[in-house]
Amino acid sequence: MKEVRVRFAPSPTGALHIGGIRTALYNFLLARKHGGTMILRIEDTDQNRFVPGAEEYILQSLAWAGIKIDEGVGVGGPYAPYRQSERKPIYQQHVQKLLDAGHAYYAFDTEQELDAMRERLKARGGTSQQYDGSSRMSMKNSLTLSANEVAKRLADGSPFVVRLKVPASEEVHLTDLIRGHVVVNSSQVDDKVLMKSDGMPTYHLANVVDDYLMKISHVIRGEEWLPSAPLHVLLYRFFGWEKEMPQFAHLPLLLKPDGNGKLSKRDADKNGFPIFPLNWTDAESGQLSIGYRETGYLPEALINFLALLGWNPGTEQEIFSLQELIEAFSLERIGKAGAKFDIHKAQWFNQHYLRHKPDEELLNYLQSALQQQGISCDPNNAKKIVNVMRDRITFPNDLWEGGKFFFVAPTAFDEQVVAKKWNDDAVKVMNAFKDKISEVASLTAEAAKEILEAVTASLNIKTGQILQALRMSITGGASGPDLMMTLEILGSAESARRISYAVQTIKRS
RNA sequence: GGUCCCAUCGUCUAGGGGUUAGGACACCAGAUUUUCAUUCUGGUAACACGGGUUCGAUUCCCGUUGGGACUACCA
Repeated sequence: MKEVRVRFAPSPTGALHIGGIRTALYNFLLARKHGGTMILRIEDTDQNRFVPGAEEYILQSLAWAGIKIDEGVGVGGPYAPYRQSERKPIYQQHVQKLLDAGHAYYAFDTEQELDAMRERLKARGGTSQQYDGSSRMSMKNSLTLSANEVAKRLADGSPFVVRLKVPASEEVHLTDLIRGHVVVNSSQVDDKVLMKSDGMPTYHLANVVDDYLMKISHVIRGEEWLPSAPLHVLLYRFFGWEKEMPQFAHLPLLLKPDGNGKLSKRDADKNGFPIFPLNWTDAESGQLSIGYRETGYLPEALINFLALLGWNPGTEQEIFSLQELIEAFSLERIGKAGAKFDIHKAQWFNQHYLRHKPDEELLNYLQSALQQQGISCDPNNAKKIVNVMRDRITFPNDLWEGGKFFFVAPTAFDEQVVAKKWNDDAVKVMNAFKDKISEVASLTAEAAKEILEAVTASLNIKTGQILQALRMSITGGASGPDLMMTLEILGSAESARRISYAVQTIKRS
């Protein structure tokens, strides 16, 4: 195989979509697998849709995800510039070649004239309303206008675009690494605009020219590009680059979790999960979208999840480090069908990776959450809390959310438990237990258990009957980490205080 | 509408002419933890349909249906 050079080529029109991260990941994986080069190219040829900060956002998102860029925007390289807006002369030069060879032509039609054409063709009942071989001769372009007229228009600065002159009817073949052989008749391809009236190239031109000049070996992109791939093949042919044409791999789409269709921000919002890797504030609406990072997803979890959405190793392995992904990855094992996005699986991966973090990291998560709350915590206790909480968390912040009661005494109590378990027996045990533990200076989980058993035995009450009530009086809730350990962490004085409060406050049913 | 792409449990998927159609998530149940969660064990659950080809198709071919993408001077 020739040197692998792949590119991720987003346009800076807003935050990077989660699907973009997956596309970038697959590119990156292929590059690393073959010791190739991962290139970041910014496709900012649409000046109207340019969003300030979007490029920086893309860079930060990729960095957070662990997708390293070898060459391109942000790092430079031998084929700079990598921002298409800075490559204007290159496209102009290339489009001129097409013009000279008769593969492209100038078109002067106004927007209104284009609309009129579509209406006209629609009225005629044709199957297509395209600017193509069947309609181009009735339009205002360098094919229909006299040479003088064309020269005059160009000279006086009339707006124009350059269109590709697509052959009337010939089969365009391409081999997609994922989909196999695809054939489209050129009659189905329209005379796409190559150069816009503002002098900027369209995606089609820029992408082909750049991929060629940057010696891209594989074009890995979303399936939404498949319909225009024949057009790109035609461009390679007309430029005389067909031999150097990159291989194509059109990835299956990420689909919405319910129903069908491309995954969109709307779906994500509706289902309450992030669509962007990092927080993003929309400049126009001022609306903040919470990112994966800020929600508490670990990059390794997100990457593992995304990698398996459309690709699989053919083994039963599910957990992959980035290094393992690189080793196992191959384009051949990418599926053809779209993959529905299931956030549950992402959560499962996150839970998995979080639980396997070393103590210190979890400790850091807890400490920084506490700091935000202005709460200080004995390091020894913090360690115990982390240990007791580690199997119950999906996101780092669950350490704080789920363990809040360690730091803040409950003021309200779970109503169901009150209704079901808070009875005379329970109160009897609470009172006795509270008195007994108050006598102990430093309460251990074992001691707490012994005391509780002794108390219930003496009162002739089953421990299991009042455990829920005890938990509730200590934490306010119906569930939580090991209760005896909770008592140890809280200490005898605080535990006794909470039980007293509960006994005084809760109305007996 | 036209062009192209796609089709195995609810979801992600493995598999492949003869299999008890495998795994994971989710879900449910049991065990254990005198609670909840964890953990463990088990369970429910799929080859869209119709024609071929074949001794035999879920697998190969064709069609139907369903879904999706594209159809801009956006990428």
